[in-house]
Amino acid sequence: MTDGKADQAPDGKDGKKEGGRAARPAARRRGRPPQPEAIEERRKQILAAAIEIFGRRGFHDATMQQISRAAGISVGLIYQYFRDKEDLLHAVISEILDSYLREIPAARATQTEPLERLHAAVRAYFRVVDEHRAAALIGYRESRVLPRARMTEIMARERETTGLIAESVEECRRAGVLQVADPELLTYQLVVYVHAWPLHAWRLEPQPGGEAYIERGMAQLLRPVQPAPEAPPVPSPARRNR
Amino acid sequence: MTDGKADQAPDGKDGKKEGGRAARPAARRRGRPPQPEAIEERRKQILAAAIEIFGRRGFHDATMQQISRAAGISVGLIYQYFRDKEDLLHAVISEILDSYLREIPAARATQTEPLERLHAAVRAYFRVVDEHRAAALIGYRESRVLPRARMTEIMARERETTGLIAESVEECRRAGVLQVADPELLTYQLVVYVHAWPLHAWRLEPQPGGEAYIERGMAQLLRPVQPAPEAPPVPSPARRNR
Amino acid sequence: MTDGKADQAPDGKDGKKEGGRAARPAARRRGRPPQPEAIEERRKQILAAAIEIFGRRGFHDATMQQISRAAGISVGLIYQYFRDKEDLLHAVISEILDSYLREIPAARATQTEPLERLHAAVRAYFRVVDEHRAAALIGYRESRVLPRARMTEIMARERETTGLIAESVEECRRAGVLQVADPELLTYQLVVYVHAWPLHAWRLEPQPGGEAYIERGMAQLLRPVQPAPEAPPVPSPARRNR
Amino acid sequence: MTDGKADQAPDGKDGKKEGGRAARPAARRRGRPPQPEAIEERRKQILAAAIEIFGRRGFHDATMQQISRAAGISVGLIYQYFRDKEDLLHAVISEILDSYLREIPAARATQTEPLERLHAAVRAYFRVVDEHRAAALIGYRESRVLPRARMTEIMARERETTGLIAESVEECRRAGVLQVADPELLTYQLVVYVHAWPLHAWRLEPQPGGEAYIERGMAQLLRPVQPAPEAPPVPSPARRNR
DNA sequence: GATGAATGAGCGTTCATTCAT
DNA sequence: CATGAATGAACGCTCATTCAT
Repeated sequence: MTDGKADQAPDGKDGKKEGGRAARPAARRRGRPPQPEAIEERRKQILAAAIEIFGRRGFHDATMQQISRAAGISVGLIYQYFRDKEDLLHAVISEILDSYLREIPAARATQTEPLERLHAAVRAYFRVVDEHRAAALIGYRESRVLPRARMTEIMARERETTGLIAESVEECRRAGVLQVADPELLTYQLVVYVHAWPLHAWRLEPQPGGEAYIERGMAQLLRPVQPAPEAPPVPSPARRNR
Repeated sequence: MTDGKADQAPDGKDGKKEGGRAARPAARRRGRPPQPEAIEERRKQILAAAIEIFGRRGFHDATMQQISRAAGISVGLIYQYFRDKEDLLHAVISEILDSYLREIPAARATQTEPLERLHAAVRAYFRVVDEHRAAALIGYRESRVLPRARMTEIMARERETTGLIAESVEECRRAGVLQVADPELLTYQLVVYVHAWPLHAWRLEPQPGGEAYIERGMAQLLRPVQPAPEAPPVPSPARRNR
Repeated sequence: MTDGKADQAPDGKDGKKEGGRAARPAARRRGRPPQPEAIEERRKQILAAAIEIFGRRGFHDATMQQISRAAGISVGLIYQYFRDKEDLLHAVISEILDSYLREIPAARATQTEPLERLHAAVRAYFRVVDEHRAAALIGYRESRVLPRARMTEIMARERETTGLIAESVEECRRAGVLQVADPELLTYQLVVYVHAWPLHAWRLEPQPGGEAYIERGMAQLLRPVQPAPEAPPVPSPARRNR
Repeated sequence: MTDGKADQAPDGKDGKKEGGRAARPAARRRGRPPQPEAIEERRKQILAAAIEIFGRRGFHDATMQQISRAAGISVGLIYQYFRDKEDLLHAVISEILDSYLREIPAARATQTEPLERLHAAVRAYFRVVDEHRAAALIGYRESRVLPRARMTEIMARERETTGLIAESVEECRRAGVLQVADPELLTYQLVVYVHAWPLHAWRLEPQPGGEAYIERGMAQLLRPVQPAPEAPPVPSPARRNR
């Protein structure tokens, strides 16, 4: 006997499946499902499993075997939809980026007041990150595994996303409901705050739920820059330098 | 500075290092006495190499072979100082946490004004993160590879670090130089902003150097919470903007 | 069950191991053998195993596992000496080509008479092919697996080998002991006849041993072109040639 | 003829190709009776594709997928006509052997002079090898993949083919137009020379076309054994029919 | 102490083969 | 009859870890 394959126990479970997504046993289908929409469904199915597993173990510790199991299919089938593991990673990141670009504009559209629109945008941003939790981090965490070309493309779309937030900030500024000295930085801080959620939120004492987390953060990040009724806003700390 | 990479220099100095470990069970006796300090130096040497390599390729892509090469020793020798690769990772993270706990108090001690002390603390924090760049991220990025017990210990020390910043914030609040409604959140945002440096800074347009990055961020994060109303703590009223 | 792989017992035996080469159990060595000559020995050991296995099952059916087993070492170790399976194939072919270039000149040097020298050269050529049996075919059989650059290099050395035979033929012609209208073709036929040994010899009825095979072939290939003592074997020498 | 590689064209030869498949459009009917001849046509279609692909990439590198694509059908269908890949290989070899046994006698029948008949036989042999190029080698190259029983059967038919050449040689001997000391060996050398074409011809300097290759070789292989004295040697291939 | 050759489990990936439709 | 999505065994290769020297 050569192998020693081991062959994995069904799953490692972990209790906190969190979203309950993934692992759907997948009707053990066989034969005819090539309907053009079925193929799209398969992709989604695999993608969901990949998001789940990548998110849970990280790109490197995730095995294709685990992903296929989570998707309820065989390993080989994954390779009919994705060139290789790296391609799958790229697809996962793309999927998340697509969510941003889909959800944020939709959320903004539900509001008319500039400040409301900004709030809606950030909340939508946050919701996507929260839904994909750890997976949303993959992009940065494992960025080095992607070839430069793909990285560049991803960063471009990431900037596009950021641009949506920036737009809302700018909208507020123009409307005079926000007195920002450095709009770009404010956008940046909002983005960073959102992304910090899965990574750093444990540091906050009254362990916040996502809802509370985002509201609390926005309140503090945006409040001071709102035209304080009477008092002049930022006094400018200026000089300060080493 | 903010440099990057390089600095292979073991580090050392301080002498006082590690009081506890000094117990040094002797052990391993054979002919050669353990040479107590030589042992400590080897550790440093390996740690430095590990920080370098982990930082550059990430935990998973780093091989023990690469680390040994970077340290100028053989693979086998690493295993005389660290149980396994994971143990080495833990040691790397510990090393960084030690730096925080060493550098931040030292920096605070150089100032007397509360606000100055806070600035100094954050700058010191930032400097450590910057120096270890990518390596500083390892902790979170690869956190899942560490067993829960170690994770808990690390988080505790991380909180200790955060506590140092929180203390300075509190100091400012008590001194009335900062009107924070939510001091804990402010601390959190400072911490997150610092850690975002190696991960998200590329999003900022005028690609900032480390120096500019931290000053710009602190200005915006701290400015609004300073008691602007009557006595502008900072003279120059200047709108300060781009 | 698909395979039928059989999965090999340490060896497939076959009875007619012929040369007894290969498979040497390899002292299960560990630790210090880095003497520069020892490394060369390892290479030889692996090469021998590869020749054996490639020869027996062909490049594609040979597994690295089988080769390592035949060499009495672990798979991993092979990769310390050869980049990958293809590199190993290239090394095997190179090894055989080197043998040609080493053995043929040596054999020619043992004789002084042109015809004797030619005989010696072909016999030496044959001996190398015979020793490596099937493996000698690998080059052509699996040529497509090698990148073009390597193929070109191999063909060049192959031509060099052929050149040695051609030289001997020419020598005979100049000495008047061989009346060849088309020396190049004669060389070609000798080469082809030698290489046909492992591939086609089964077609010959009185299943010939290698010794008999080569003598019989040379006799027929060379006899007619020798200046028949009194009566020129071929009447019209001239015409007919192209 | 004899061309070089390329020929991607689905198949080529025969002309009828393509149109044949069209014949049976209707179909899809359901109750369709097996159509005995249609079945045979499918086999041919698959066989042609297999020869093409096996010839181009070799048995191991050829995938069933590629073959099905080349045949313009689905993978599954191949398995309705051939048990497995190995069975397909066997069929391909059989097909070639059948060609030998069909073409050689036909060619001999076009001539009456013994020497002419031998020439015609070898040329026909060569033509089949040339047409199937690489594929003709498969038998030997991949012989090891076939179970012993099948190998034996193939070798028997191969010998039958060789027997046809041997017969012609014998014919010549009996007719006194060839003075062969070792007729079997001469036959063998002719066979080997023919098979060397796709494998070794690159060694010949004025890279010969197939036509030149075979004539040149036969001239040298047969000339010396012809009773030079009175009878004009080689009947001159010139006329060359077909 | 130090070395680095040696090991082998485990992963990504391919592809012959099956079978529901 | 035909399809091609689905399967999963098996292979090439890597790399953490060991241990004779």
